[in-house]
Amino acid sequence: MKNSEIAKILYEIGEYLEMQDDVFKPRAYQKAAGVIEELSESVEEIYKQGGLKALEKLPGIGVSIAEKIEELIKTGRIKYYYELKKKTPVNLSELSAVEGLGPKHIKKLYQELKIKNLKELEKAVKAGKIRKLEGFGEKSEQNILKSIEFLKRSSGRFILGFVMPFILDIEQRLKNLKEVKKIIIAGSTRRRKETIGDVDILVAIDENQPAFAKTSADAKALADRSAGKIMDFFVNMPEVASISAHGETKSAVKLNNGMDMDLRVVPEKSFGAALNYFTGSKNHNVALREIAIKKGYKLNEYGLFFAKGASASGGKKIENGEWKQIAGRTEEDLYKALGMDYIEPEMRENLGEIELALRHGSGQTLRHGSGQTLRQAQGKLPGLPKLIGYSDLRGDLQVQSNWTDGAHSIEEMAEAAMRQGLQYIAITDHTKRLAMTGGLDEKKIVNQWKEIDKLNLKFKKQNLNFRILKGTECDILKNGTLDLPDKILSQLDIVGVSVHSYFNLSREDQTERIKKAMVNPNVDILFHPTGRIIQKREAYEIDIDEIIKTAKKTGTILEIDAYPSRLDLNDEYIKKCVEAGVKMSIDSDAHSITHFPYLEFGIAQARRGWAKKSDIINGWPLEKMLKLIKR
DNA sequence: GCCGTTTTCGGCCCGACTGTTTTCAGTCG
Repeated sequence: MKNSEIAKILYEIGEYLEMQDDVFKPRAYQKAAGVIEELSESVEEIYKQGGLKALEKLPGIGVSIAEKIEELIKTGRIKYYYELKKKTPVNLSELSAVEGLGPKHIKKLYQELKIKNLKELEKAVKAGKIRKLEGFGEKSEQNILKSIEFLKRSSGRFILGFVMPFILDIEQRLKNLKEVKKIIIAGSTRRRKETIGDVDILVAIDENQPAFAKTSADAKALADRSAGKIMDFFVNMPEVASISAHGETKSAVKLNNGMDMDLRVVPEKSFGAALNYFTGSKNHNVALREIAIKKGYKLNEYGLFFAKGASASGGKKIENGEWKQIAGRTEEDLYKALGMDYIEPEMRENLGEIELALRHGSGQTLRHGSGQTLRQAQGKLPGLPKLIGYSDLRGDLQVQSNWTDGAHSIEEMAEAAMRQGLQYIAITDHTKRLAMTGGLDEKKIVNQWKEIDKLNLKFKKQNLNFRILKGTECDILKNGTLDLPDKILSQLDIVGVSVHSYFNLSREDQTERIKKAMVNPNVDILFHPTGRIIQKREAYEIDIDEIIKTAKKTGTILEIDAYPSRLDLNDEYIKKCVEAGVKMSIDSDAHSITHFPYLEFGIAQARRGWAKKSDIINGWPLEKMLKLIKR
């Protein structure tokens, strides 16, 4: 049973409990569900290895929830869940996807109108039945209808790399307003998640404006007015389809493309705290607030506060006390005041980064190859890793040209790569097995070398510090052999291999097939190792730990394919490679001169996987990079 | 239901906005 399936049931138990009056039980179930959802190890595996006791060691999971997980793994169901469901037998995930509809309203709708799913809800809305219920009105009826229509139309999440230009365009228009002092796109966009559900924009305004204000009350009035202007501009943008909130400090809209966008305006003195709050993740924020409480502070989006006249009282609530801001103008001062090192946004998932930040390490690297899990190793970890930077790449080791399915010539691709600031690329066209792309056979690839030699000579004469490497994206055939003979592969600078067929082999067969390719001494890199296409195709079944082990043993590089819908390896697997000391490359998989900027999203994914520059071979200059590969 | 650098009992993250209310519950992030 997958972690996500276990988490879903626990979430639903939480929602059912929310229909009752208890406030804290639901929170406990939701917390446990969240922990399981984010866990990289399989819960079922943890249970099989260590039983109930091992489950109870997970944060947020105690005796009672551990027993329920055990019941679920053993019998495939939880009795408690079915008892709750019997009381309110509705399609929870369907109904709670409707915006503005929470557990309390869902319960009411069932009790009064026997509404169990989206279809019945839509029917009741259209019949005008909802408005008569206590707690509902005409307005809520309209909102429900609108939300149902959007649900039907949109898939909900967006691939970050593809919507980024659109987001940056809106950011630029807001930035042009004179009332906007600072602006940052926060939320999952800033954490560079592979897909985003909505966009959180944060704006700082000048709370003083001394040139105009005579008193502080005047200053506030002025600030409020400038906030209002920004809000008015925001909700009136041409791409806004509907407005769900329009206040003084917060507005929220839905755009034509189905994307939700929130805008928050805060005074400059709170910008750091607000930025931290709206960057998330939620789990990271909750953990920070708990640390604040232990220190006798209060943390919210306006700052970190200390109760005047009170001693640090272990988180006791201060009644009618006066709170004094001690940090929050910047994120840096906020983390510092909490006794932590600054944490990069891409790491903020509460997956161990907080413990490292509290430890005040020297920034030294993780010890490699010890085979211990991160949690076991933490006692010895010096602190947060220094992540690879956004301008640290020197080369790109997967680029296709119009020799196969690329849109541009080798020369055009090289020129685009130079404009991207790179010093080398490998041309890695497909091989003959991929007939639809016009894959290269032994003859064609030898011809390609002549063109590459010619171009390299030309660049040299022009005194350009740039080199094109001879490469391939060689197909791994069903039985694990390769689509080009070794005598060709051995003459190439970079041999990448990848799977493009037989995606549905059994886990064992697929793993063996890929391992067989990796042990070939001519093979340097395994391209897009899991084969997933986000929102289109699941990864094929492989034993990733076995692949990583083989990579370690053979010195094979695992790729982080930066193409926005691939991002393969994903963040979780990158983290495993870092822990295992397996080297990776970040490649654009460019099929066009416009694709090189996608490298940014590969770097982002690497950072989410805690990778350092030293973990990524094409972070190095050409000569050193060539020494890092097998041959 | 979970948890513990005061605690095995008594807390539990926090604030904005909306809609339906006459002071607040529900929802969201």
